[in-house]
Amino acid sequence: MKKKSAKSYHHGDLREALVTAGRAILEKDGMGALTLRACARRAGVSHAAPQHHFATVADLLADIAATGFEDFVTALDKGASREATPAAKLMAMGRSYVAFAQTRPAIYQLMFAAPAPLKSERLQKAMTAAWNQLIGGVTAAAGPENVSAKATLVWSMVHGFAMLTIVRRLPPTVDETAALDLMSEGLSRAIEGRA
Amino acid sequence: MKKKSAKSYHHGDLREALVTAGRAILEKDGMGALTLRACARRAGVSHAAPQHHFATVADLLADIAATGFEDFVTALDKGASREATPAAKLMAMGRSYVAFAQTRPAIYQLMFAAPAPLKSERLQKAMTAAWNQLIGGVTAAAGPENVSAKATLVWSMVHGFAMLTIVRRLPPTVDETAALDLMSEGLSRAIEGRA
DNA sequence: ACCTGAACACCGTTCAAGT
DNA sequence: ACCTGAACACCGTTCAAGT
Repeated sequence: MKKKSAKSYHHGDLREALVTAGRAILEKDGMGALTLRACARRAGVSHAAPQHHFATVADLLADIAATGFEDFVTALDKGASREATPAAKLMAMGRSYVAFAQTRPAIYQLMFAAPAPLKSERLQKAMTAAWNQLIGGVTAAAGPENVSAKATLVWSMVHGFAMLTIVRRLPPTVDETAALDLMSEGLSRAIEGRA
Repeated sequence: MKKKSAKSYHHGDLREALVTAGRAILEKDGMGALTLRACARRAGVSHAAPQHHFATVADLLADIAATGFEDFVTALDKGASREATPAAKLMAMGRSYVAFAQTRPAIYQLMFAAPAPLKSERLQKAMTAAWNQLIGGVTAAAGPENVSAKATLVWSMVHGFAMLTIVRRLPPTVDETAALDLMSEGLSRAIEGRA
């Protein structure tokens, strides 16, 4: 587990270890199992130790969410890079987005769960990176006019679909694949110039 | 507080009283304050009393969420009824949807928070009612072909936008009003026959 | 049938004390 | 500077006992 200073009283890099522990817990047992004490246990320290690195649980969760956004940007980049045209790239980003959320629902929910301002620097930075990536895709596909509103619309569609499927708030009768196909075209159509 | 049998050992209608208490707590202090024990306190019973009416907290939360969906359907109906054409009705539903979520963010989040199957009958019924209302609006505006995929797309847009604004996951620079306007037209455009 | 009170195993946070 | 252990006020759930 611990690479260096295994038997030392001090951990060395507890802050990062707690984030890593949190990610593992999330992947393995979901949001319900993600507690401060569980992270401390997994990192091999007392439950009071995290206090020196994160003032409150929310701060730890914010940094875990930040790593989610970091992975997220990577996944979307990878998806877009496989396509040639701007419209195809945007559609691929949308599909990668939904795939990420459906493959790793726990961390995705954490990323969008907290209603608090979440002043974590790492989170703010990662969220900005994700937004800029989206802005880039939308600009390439639909031009620079009114980008932020268009990007908001695109994000809304894709986030809403991902969330509704994850939390199972759609009737079991809906064909999710068909809906995803419709959304993929709707993505470009919604932000194109008027017909 | 208690209308009948105020001094009786038995409550009379504790089940409904707990739901009412939960709604009040949610409205007043948000999701973080909504606990089983808080509901019991507000209803004037011991924290063990709810067990006889709800097997687990999740069941109580499900019924509280159900009342949210019930209010929700009413609000959307009211919004749609003010407009004449099917397209205008659909747009009005969308705006009422977002207004509901932004006015009562706590209960809205509860309605879409839980990832569990939530086998509450009341919740299932209320969710079905909401879905049917949406199906009706979409059918009137865009015809009966492929309705469930179209309805899914509409719900995704509107839910995604509501959620992103509530949890503040959009950069502060975006003009939410402009984005909402773009979405309102995008709503019909996304489900219209191809251009 | 419905409710209480005590108990159990959790949780986040605080703080003196250790290294 | 960083960590521990005990303490505090919470939480959901269980269960014998009361009415």
